[in-house]
Amino acid sequence: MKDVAQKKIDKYERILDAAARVFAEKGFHRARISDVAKLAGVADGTVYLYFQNKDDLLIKTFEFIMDQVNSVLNRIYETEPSHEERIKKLINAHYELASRYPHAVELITFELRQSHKFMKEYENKKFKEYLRLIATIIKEGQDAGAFSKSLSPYVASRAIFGILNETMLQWIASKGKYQIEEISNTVMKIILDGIT
Amino acid sequence: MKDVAQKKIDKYERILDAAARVFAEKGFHRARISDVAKLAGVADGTVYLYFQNKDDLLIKTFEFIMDQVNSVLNRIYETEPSHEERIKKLINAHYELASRYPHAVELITFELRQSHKFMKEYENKKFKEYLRLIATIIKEGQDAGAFSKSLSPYVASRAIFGILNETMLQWIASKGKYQIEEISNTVMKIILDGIT
Amino acid sequence: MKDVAQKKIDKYERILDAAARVFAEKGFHRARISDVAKLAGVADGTVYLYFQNKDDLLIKTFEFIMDQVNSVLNRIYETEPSHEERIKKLINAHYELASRYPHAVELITFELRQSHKFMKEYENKKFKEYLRLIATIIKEGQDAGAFSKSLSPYVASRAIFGILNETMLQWIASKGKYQIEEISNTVMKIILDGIT
Amino acid sequence: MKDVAQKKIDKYERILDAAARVFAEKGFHRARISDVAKLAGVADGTVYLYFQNKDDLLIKTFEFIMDQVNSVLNRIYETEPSHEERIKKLINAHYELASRYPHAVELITFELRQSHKFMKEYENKKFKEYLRLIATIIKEGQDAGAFSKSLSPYVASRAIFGILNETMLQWIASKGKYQIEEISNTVMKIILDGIT
DNA sequence: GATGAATGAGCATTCATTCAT
DNA sequence: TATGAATGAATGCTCATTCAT
Repeated sequence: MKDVAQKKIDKYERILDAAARVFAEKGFHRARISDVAKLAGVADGTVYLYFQNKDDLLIKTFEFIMDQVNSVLNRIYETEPSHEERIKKLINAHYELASRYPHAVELITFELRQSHKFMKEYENKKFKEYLRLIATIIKEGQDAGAFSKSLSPYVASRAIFGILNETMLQWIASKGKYQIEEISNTVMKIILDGIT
Repeated sequence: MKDVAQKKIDKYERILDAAARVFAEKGFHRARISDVAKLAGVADGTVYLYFQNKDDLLIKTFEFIMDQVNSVLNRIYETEPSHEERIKKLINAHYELASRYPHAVELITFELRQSHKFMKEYENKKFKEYLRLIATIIKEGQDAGAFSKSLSPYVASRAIFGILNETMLQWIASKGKYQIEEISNTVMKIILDGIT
Repeated sequence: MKDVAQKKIDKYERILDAAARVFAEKGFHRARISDVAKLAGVADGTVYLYFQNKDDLLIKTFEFIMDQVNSVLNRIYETEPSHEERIKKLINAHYELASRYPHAVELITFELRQSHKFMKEYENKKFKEYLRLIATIIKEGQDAGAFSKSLSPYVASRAIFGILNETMLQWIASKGKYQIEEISNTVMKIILDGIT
Repeated sequence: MKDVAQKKIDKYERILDAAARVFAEKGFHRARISDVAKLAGVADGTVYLYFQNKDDLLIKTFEFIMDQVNSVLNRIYETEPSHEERIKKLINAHYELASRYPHAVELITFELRQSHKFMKEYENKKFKEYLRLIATIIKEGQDAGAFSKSLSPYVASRAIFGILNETMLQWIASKGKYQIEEISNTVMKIILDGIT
């Protein structure tokens, strides 16, 4: 029974993983379900045993990625008491994830936000959760006197996401031309000096 | 004769303007050429007298917008000698443009960058020009001792674009919930403190 | 202008005619839009310039046929004063139509009524109109003392439709084995003796 | 052993019964094997242990129904010596069956005859047997001088089936609006006066 | 130049059928 | 026997693009 259940999970995640790659590479609209299925090593119809439709697959793929990101941020928040260190670790965690899952970064940037336009009902809870986590870190830093009180935490969280997302893309697109340290140092400085 | 030439330009720009709105509203793939044509008040076929195909229309629309942005930045660069003031004006100019052409911001964020995926040959000169301009302002500020020398100007230009783009989206999406000043102040502080 | 308008009508009717044949031959579900388009000599997409979708095409095809049938019955009703003669002419008109448009008979029998199951909103006005016409003829005959007053006109109209429809199918399926007169005589006797 | 054999028959008939309901309700093409399986309380694959494929299931379902109808008609033929009474009982038996198995009537009307179109080889022996039985009753009545000799028995049998089938549908569709007696009386009169 | 009717390639999705368990 | 997860063929419909007028 365990094997069977495991197999099912494997297939589910294999499809999610394939979807993340294909969507990131071709873009949601140009990606064909048959591409995803082929990369996952299943038949086209099998995708529909695990996901309702193409939109659902996109959403689930995004949420799968965001869950992992949020889980990393949560751990930093819970284990690191220093406000400044939290920010540093948060930044580093982003670049680390970007180097391991570059297609996930592209997916988050382009596809998910795009989907707002044609999925009115989709609320994007995971992204809100992500922003809320960063805002919380900032707010606690402000209360402790570590960060400037003149900042709006929620605006700052968006700004930080904007910086990180854009520079991760820059790094991915550069394919080695930029050193991760060069980007990381500049970003670290802007954010830390910017909020303290 | 002049009237006729003018008419032609009008139609060209009318289509560009319609395209910017439709692409921003529906997203490139969900936007139909017939939507653009209808909004521009021309026949479907007429679009093809001015643009090679749908991809070309997207590129030209993007470049039309970027030309205007770059022209504004250029004027700031040429008329404002203070390095810090240049940054302040640059930030303000972005929010001003965003409030006047919100659909242009969405278009730049989502559609154009996406197009990379399916338009390998497209170089995106205008966006590079935009980044180069910001990098130049930073570099000159560094040389003059106004900005921190430890920053990579090109990375910083991406970071600034990331902050501005993301917070413009936040402001557009909030539809009045956020005051432009709240966003602007926080962003201004992060960027200025971050780079000086 | 007239030529253009005419061409459009031609194409519309050409598609209707092709649809009637293909639907009758293969059945609605097994008929492919491309079959209809090919037989009509147009592209697949052209069908959708004239009809909303496959269901709509079925409905319009049925209504096109029923309009012609109802128009024939109406003319009989209006020009023939004898109640008994009306019935005779009505019967003959059916067989005549069946011999000219056998696929129309099959379409009416199988496809249209089937469509009830998946087109809940479809009211089938034309078929009701057809039955109402026959019921009127019977009722007027009853009032004039020509037909038995013990019959329910509306039930009798359904019964007459049932007889005619079934024997038309028998004749079409027999492909010449049955003489039209053999069928026609038996039916004429049953209906006339049955209602008088 | 008997229990096991019985169970098998039970399952076979349970699937047939489920198929009759599902086909009648949704139509053959819109009915899914999984619908039938679920209603019968078996797995999808189990259906294929008892029937070759979906077409075979439709045929077997039809034949199951027709066997029961033919068996009723046979009993009437064998136990009732009066020619006129045979017709009356035959008519009544139809309405009785219709009230008990309305879905069977719909199935016979629409689905089975449709299947001709895509099952060229299917001969429909049971329906022929049904018509032959009615034709025999008519013929014997003619020979005995009870029914008009000018009728073609086989045409008359089709006519009678047409009347009954159509009015049964009328009654089923009306869902109580029509009294079974109103329909039955009119039909009885038409058929009896029509053939005698 | 301008039109818009016509074209037809392209793809998401369904579901009958199979087969390893 | 019985299961139901997996398969993959099949098709309605959309819309970018063309071209006769």
